[in-house]
Amino acid sequence: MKTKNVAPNGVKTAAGRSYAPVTLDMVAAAAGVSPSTVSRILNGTAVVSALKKKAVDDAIARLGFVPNPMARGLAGGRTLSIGVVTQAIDSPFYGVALSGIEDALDPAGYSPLFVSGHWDAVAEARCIEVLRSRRVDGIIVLTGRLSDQALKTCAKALPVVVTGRSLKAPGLFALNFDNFTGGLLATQHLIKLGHRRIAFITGDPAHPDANERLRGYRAALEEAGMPFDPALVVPGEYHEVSGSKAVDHLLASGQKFTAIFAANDQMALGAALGLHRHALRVPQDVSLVGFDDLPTALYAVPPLSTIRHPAYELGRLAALAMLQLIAGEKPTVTVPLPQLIERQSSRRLDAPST
Amino acid sequence: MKTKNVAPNGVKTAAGRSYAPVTLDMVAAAAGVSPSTVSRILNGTAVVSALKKKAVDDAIARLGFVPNPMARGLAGGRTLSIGVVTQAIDSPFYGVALSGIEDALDPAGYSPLFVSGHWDAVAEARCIEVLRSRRVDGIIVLTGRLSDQALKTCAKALPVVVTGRSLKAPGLFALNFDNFTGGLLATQHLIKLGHRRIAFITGDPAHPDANERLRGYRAALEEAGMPFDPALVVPGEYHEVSGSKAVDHLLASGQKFTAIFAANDQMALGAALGLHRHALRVPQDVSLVGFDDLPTALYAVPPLSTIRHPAYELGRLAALAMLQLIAGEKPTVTVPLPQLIERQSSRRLDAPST
DNA sequence: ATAATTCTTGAAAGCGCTTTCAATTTGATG
DNA sequence: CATCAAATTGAAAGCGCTTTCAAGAATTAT
Repeated sequence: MKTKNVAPNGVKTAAGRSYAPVTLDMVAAAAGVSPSTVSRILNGTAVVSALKKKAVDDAIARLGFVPNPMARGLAGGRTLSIGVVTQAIDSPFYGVALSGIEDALDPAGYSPLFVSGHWDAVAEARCIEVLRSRRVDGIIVLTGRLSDQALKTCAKALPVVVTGRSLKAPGLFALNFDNFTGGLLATQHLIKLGHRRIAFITGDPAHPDANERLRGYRAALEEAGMPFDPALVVPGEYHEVSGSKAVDHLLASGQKFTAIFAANDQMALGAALGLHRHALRVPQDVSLVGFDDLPTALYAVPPLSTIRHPAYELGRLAALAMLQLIAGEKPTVTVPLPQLIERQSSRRLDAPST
Repeated sequence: MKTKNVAPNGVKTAAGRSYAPVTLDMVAAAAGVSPSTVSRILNGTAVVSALKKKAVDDAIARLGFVPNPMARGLAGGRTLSIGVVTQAIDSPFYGVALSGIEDALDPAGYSPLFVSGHWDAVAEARCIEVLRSRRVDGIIVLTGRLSDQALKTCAKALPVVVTGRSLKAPGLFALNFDNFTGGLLATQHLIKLGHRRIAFITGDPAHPDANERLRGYRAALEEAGMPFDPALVVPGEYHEVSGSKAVDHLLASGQKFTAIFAANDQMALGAALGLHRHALRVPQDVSLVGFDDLPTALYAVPPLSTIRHPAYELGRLAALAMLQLIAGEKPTVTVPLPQLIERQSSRRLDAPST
């Protein structure tokens, strides 16, 4: 027999061990009401007399009852879980965002369900399938590769919050960071410091944000009446190695430059190492500015000047927006603005160098 | 009405939108067999005639059927999800471990469910409750604060894999890294390079691994016939700031030292910055060795010598062990050994310095 | 050929919860 | 004090799946 294995409603585990969860029915019996009433109190679905409410609340506390999310989900109610499609759970940038999501969801009683898309649209689509089959109440997509159309379709079935793009659709909320202004600020900063030959290490061109940052870089140059030199723009892929390689490439090409702006901190850090290998000092020989303000940027040697891209906050806001979406409200969150963080990797250019 | 909302068995979402999941019953109908038979094929619970099996497999493929984990869980079957109790999802070390877990679980069809304990035993206990209520098939605990006893009790109900401690109990598997040898290797390395005054920045003493690393440090000194000087041991808390502060403290105390061994990379990186602030160069003035070999250690300036503590691999192994535990087998995984990674932050001491 | 056994298969009972639907109670009204 | 509407509550039907239980089909033994 399956039930009444050891305790009433005992659950048999793979290894035959068991424990006895307390069910809603048990609470109902203990409180002397019907299961429906308990459910109503739990969900606030209907008005219940104060007397019974108290009896039920007491019984719940006494028995230590915790509703079973599985059963809830099955019965068509909420599962209190939110699917989160991320690209790499171990990314220094996204990791922090996940943390923000978790912290925002927790007080509301929701649990995040993280799945990694590994920067692959097909894998991402599969992730969404998994999340759906697990009956998540909503899906947060962190800057995926999925097409806007796919997201819109998905939003028809359940609330979707997406970061890193601007998009409008019913049941969908997009949270976009102003990458253009970020790129602008970083470049303006270097220009203000007297730099005239500023190299730019791009991010993956498949990312809209990477292109926006480049656009910001160009806008700043233009604004200052400086020419845009394509030879100073080298491709990167948002990770350390590519930053390092970009520096090699730049140096090999014989281009003169006094500063580098990297489209993210990881590449900036890689670039710092690349410069170090070529016996170039930061900031004495080359000024360096990153983008994101990763926790590690603060502990780089020297600490990295960068654009603050508040991942934690963004994650938190995405989660909050999701909660509002679920509640049937229109999300009211506003995205924080990019902000220049001046540290020691960039300095005023007083004498020509390199 | 709730069902027959738009499509047969349509599911109503919060916003009233809907989609029609294909159910096991639909598959059964399409294949012309009973639901029980479909279930049996799905789970391999019993032998089914090849003919029907084919019919069912076809129907599943044709309809694109995906079993509902909720219903499975409720019905007492497996949920194909593994709870993972981590401390901070955004930690550079644990993040990578989570990635390893995810990658090992995925091919087996399992999904991880991450919850953060925030280094708090009470929060951890709550995490385990949440995981259980979600009917996970097993729990992986990454170096928690929970008591051994609590884990043993938990293991009575469902399979548990824990890292960072040695523990034996039915239904439980402990995966412990040899931190002692790691500490030993790092210190031996510095001694071999001619260093005689080696400072040690400890980890949080509440971590058994932190103490083991200290023990390794002491053992190496003893082995080399060098005295242990408590004044060279400064407390840290496993994060960057504490590494930085430790250097300040060390320098302020006036102690002479030519090398620092930090109990983890984050503190080593913090220490590097601290040294930089005091105009001390790594490795010319002070050699530096870390522990963990974080991805960033490779991109530090200069790249950090460290002990390889393969987080990804450890996560993968923990997940593999869990899969074996669930299959009723005895886990056979063996933990990789600590390994010295020599990079540029440590150098031979040829002339006395500092 | 018939009886005894083993396999395969389907019917049906849950798992713990939500949610109609209808019954019962209460209150308001004439 | 009778009558009807509104409010509170309970019974019962699922949600999609697993798992007995027992019946029917196929196999083997007598």
